[in-house]
Amino acid sequence: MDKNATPKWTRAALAKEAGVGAETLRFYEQKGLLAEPARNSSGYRVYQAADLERLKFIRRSQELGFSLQDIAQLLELTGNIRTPRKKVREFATARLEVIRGKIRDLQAMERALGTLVAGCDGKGPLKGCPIAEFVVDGNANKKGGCHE
Amino acid sequence: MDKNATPKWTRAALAKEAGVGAETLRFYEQKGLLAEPARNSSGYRVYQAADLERLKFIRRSQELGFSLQDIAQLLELTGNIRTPRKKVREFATARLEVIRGKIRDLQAMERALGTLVAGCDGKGPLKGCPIAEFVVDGNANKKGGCHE
DNA sequence: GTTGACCCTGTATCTTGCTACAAGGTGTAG
DNA sequence: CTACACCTTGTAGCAAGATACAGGGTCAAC
Repeated sequence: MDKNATPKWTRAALAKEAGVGAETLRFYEQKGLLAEPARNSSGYRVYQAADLERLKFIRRSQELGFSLQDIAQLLELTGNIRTPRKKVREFATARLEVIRGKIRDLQAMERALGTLVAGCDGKGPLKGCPIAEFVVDGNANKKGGCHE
Repeated sequence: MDKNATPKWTRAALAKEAGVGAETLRFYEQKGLLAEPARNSSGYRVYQAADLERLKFIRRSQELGFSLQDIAQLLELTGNIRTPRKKVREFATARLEVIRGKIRDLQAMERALGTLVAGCDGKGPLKGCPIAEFVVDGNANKKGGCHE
């Protein structure tokens, strides 16, 4: 096995790999989301595997509705940085609550949309509209109302 | 029972109830996310229960990473409007895929953070850091590295 | 009948998260 | 040795989603 098999990327290469714009890398670096990468002799940034992982994490977290600030905090606490253990636990626990709430909401949405698809296919009057199902306090049940 | 028990709100009252700014209601109205409400004799907006539900739906959808445009589309298709059945099914089905992907990602995050909390509490070396776990292709496993 | 809290409209400004220059250096292919 | 595609920096601009302000009307309380 090659000892130095760690892949390296230039800015554009990493950007392409991660599915982001090249300028975005510099932007994330400025914001502290991406560590300042090593440089080659002429000052070019040299990225490696860990940066790609971080980028993927960032992108997917964003799609889940977390702000860059949220993500930075998460990354800072959970990264290799030695943060007070208590702080990590507190933050992680709080974050877990948020995440579980999001999962619940998404599952409600999933159920509702599933019903919508099934209901509209099966042509009976739609039982619950997504909004009615999603907003849990079910006083939104106007009867009937399937799509023509 | 009172026949006209339907609650009504002014702009500020509804905003407070839904946990948004009062100006936001006007903004959403402009964007077509909120229907134009009834007006009283002096032109004041009069909101009712359905608007509150819609607002809650909007806010929670946003927290799940959907854009206002996404949400508008969802609301339009699933609302009382008679949309071609085929379109509803298509959109809902596509949306279901997105939603299920989000659920999967959140569950991965949940697992990872759960491990973090448990691992950091139990003081053994942390098995998987959230990023390592979250970015599924598990080549991010630097050994050790729990927070002091 | 005036004070203060709300409402109206229209428009301007702010934050977040990019995205696009401009002005120049580097590196490899022909 | 000259294109050409990439890299560097700094800074400007853009879209989304609010949020604030200006200039005025409404209304309930005191």
